[in-house]
Amino acid sequence: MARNIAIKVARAEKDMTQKALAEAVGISRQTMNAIEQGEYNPTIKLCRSICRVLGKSLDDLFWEED
Amino acid sequence: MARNIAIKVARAEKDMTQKALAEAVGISRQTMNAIEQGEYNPTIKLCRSICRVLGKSLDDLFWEED
DNA sequence: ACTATATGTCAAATATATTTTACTTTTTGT
DNA sequence: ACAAAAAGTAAAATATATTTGACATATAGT
Repeated sequence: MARNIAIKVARAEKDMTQKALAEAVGISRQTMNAIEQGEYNPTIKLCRSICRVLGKSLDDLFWEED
Repeated sequence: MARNIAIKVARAEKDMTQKALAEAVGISRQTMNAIEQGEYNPTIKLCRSICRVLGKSLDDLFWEED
């Protein structure tokens, strides 16, 4: 899986730390980090949560070509 | 979770059965059915797979308000 | 250089998505 | 009405997402 740079950017736009975003969506900091690193695939429910907090769409943050 | 009517419609547009869609994305028929019934949340990877087969976006098939 | 905060990473434990098998109910076609 | 295919549902087993705790590295401020 590819690193998720879109989340990192959206997080920067909101001036949020990984920890802050993790807390806002109710997951651990390590999981948030792993998602950005592209180490495993979150559930759609979690993806929606992240989108809502960051004000982005699923396609913005989680689409991948191929 | 709400029933996913969008998948059902997109599937109808492609004239695909739950079984056919399940096979196309490499999951069991029961899992596909459960996803449409909204019984649990698939992983984003699986969502992307379903989107590709049905020619729809993540926002088309998996976004939910609130 | 020093301290604090943010990020990256790993291993073991836990929660939950997914499979498998099996059975029931709906729908569709003849 | 009948048969066949499609869809719905459930329980037990398996795969994998996620947590927890702990430690290492990087980055920013003084």
